Amino acid sequence: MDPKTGRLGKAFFKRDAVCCARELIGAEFRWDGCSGIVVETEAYAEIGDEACHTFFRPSARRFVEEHPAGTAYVYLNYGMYWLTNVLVKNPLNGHRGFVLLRALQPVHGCDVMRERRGRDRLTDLCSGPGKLSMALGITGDHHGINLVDDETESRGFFRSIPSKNGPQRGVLADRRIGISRSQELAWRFLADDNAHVSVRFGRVK
DNA sequence: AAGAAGATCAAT
DNA sequence: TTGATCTTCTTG
Repeated sequence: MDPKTGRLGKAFFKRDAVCCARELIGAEFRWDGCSGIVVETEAYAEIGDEACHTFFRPSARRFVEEHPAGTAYVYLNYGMYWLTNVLVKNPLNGHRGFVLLRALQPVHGCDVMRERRGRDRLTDLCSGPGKLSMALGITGDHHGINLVDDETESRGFFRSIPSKNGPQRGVLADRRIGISRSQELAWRFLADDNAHVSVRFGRVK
């Protein structure tokens, strides 16, 4: 983290997906003129996780191979919605994977996001991975973009929010949403009692 | 060439 | 609960 700007650098994503996913809760994600507090994420691991794209998509394995930690992995789901991930790579133990951004509590650019979403209520803007990408205007055009550049004009990046109460608390772990394999892994992370999450804790089918 | 599955969402 | 919608990958 850059102490001056609070921006999370490449080092943050040179760790295991579960750590990154858990610790992103409470950080701010900025994209163009919009931003929000990350309130829900999921971790996916290249190895030992059958729900990860690397398990059944050669193209995903190639992506992991060819890009550095902190790169955006954006793909179209169900033919309709773009989902936004961050590539993580731990050079120490060889672990690689993704963090799926699932929900934000909107902070900046709410009116732009309302327009893009066609919804008024704040809780309808970014309360799901497809909604979040739509609200921010993230599409397949941004697949492969770097989210940890130090350049000031970079389009998207994370900022840690200084908390006077010490490390982030109230982060719950739950099973991931919408997957059919490796369902037993509790790799979804969400802010406790936050109105902007996609699915409440414990409501997973 | 054709089929199936899929990290979703909104309307019914 | 269902329909919309399309890319990637597998099979024939």
